[in-house]
Amino acid sequence: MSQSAKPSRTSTRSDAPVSAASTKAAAQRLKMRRELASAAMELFATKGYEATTVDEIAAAAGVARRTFFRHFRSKEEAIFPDHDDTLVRAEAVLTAAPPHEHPLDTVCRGIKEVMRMYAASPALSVERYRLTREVPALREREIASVARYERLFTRYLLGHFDEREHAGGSDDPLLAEVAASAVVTAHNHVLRRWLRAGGKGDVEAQLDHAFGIVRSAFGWGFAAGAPISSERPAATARAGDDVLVAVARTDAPLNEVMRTIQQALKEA
Amino acid sequence: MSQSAKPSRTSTRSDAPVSAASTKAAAQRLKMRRELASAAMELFATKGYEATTVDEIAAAAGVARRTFFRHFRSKEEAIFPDHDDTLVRAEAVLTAAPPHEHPLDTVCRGIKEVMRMYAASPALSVERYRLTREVPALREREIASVARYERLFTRYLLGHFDEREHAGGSDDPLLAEVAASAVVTAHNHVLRRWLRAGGKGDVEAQLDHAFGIVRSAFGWGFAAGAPISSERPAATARAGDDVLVAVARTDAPLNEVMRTIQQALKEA
DNA sequence: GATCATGTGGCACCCAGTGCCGCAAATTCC
DNA sequence: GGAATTTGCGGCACTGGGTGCCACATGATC
Repeated sequence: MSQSAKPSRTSTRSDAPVSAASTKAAAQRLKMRRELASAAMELFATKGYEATTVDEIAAAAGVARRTFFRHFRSKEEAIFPDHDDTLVRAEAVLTAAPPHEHPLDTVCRGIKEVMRMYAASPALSVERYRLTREVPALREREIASVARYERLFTRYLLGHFDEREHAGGSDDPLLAEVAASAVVTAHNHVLRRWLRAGGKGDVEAQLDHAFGIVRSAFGWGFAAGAPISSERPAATARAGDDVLVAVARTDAPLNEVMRTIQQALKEA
Repeated sequence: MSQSAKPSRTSTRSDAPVSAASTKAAAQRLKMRRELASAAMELFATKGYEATTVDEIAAAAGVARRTFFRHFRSKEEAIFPDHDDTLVRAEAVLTAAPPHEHPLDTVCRGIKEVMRMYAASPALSVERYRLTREVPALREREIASVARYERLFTRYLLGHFDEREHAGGSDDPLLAEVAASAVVTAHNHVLRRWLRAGGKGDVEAQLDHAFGIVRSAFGWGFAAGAPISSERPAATARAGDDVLVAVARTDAPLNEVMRTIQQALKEA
């Protein structure tokens, strides 16, 4: 009716994550959230995702249907309860990055937070993976979640390119987006392979290896240096254990190209 | 029609796309689909996506609510009515690719089908872009659509890598996925920039330019050659107009590295 | 002890999406 | 040409996700 007096009752899911994080109430809230997520996964695993209603989840957790939706924005969120927090943590990694670190390495560390989130509970992740493969809605949901990380990384790279090798070219936004997508794709690939294998093995090591592959197929072995220019017409970088990559302007003096390569080989 | 028994009343959205494609009935069906999509966009644009009910769309098109769902699987599909067809066309591009074409170039031509789909009606695409930016559900929907193209391309690349430069290394699946993602990301970037600019300008040219950028930042200038190995420890490729990229094993004889680079420079 | 905030249960409600039935027009078969 | 069959549509009824609102209980605050 009249919105005259009371904003008192208006806030749904107000500012739970912020402030007063260590209150007893917040702990209760977290516990309830875990309870619900656990009950949901249990039911999804046994009778399928679509065949499980929110009523049943709530009942299994001993609460009312309405309470479920106070803790999860949707039924889907109950199966991916950690993406929001992980996104925040990934962002924290970016903002706390040491100033000398290459942005692409920072981003790699950022996505590692996601990997760790999955690796923290392999059995759960594997079961969830099984569900996402056969329920289109969940698949799309996960794709959307991953896209959020990718956007975060793209923004970060875009804001940290100019300070370094890139001269702020008009193609920077494109490169930032492609680079972010490459990192995220490598992560997804390793993650899915690990999940298909049942969650066994050292994912983080596999992830680092994949980053190495991408780094060598991609061009950012040249990361630490300045751009190729008339003043610095040649540069080299390692791309894996056995391969050296050299980049040079075609008008570079040949002896300088040689010198650069020899220098790099000597350090090998 | 082989099956003697009758599933007569059971098929919803049965096999519309297949067979009998040029029937008068199929034309009617297509017309109705366009009618509904048009009515939907009209309403979405004027009163917003979420504020528009399927009832209203159907009423605006002069049909019943139930009919809407006979033509679209969901309310969201009415705003992206062409993705299904475009996916089929993109797949057709892949399967009809000339055998000598590099798979990555094929994939670039494949995603161009998507770009053309948007470019075919700029005003509509721009308006739809405006909606997708402010309605989360539509944004996720579009992301999911794009992911379908990416999966298609990944599969294609994976199946066409071994025949060429790659020796079927265990990292091929990763590289295929990253490459597909790079192409798709470049497409998305150019598309969004074009949409933000109001749909003015030659998108296809911009897309080709972006492919060039990705191609040079990425490594597939080495595409035409064989892999770096003990037998062929050094290789070069052009990366843009002024830059030459050389790759060599660290145990490569230095004179051979030199010879390879000199050869490439001579051809420049 | 009164006050206020917060979490919860319990409704009523909206709307997307589905199954089913009946009907009418179109198509096919005899 | 007329009967049988198919096909598309209207019109239900129903399920289930998600929201708004109110009442109530608990717990913290002054």
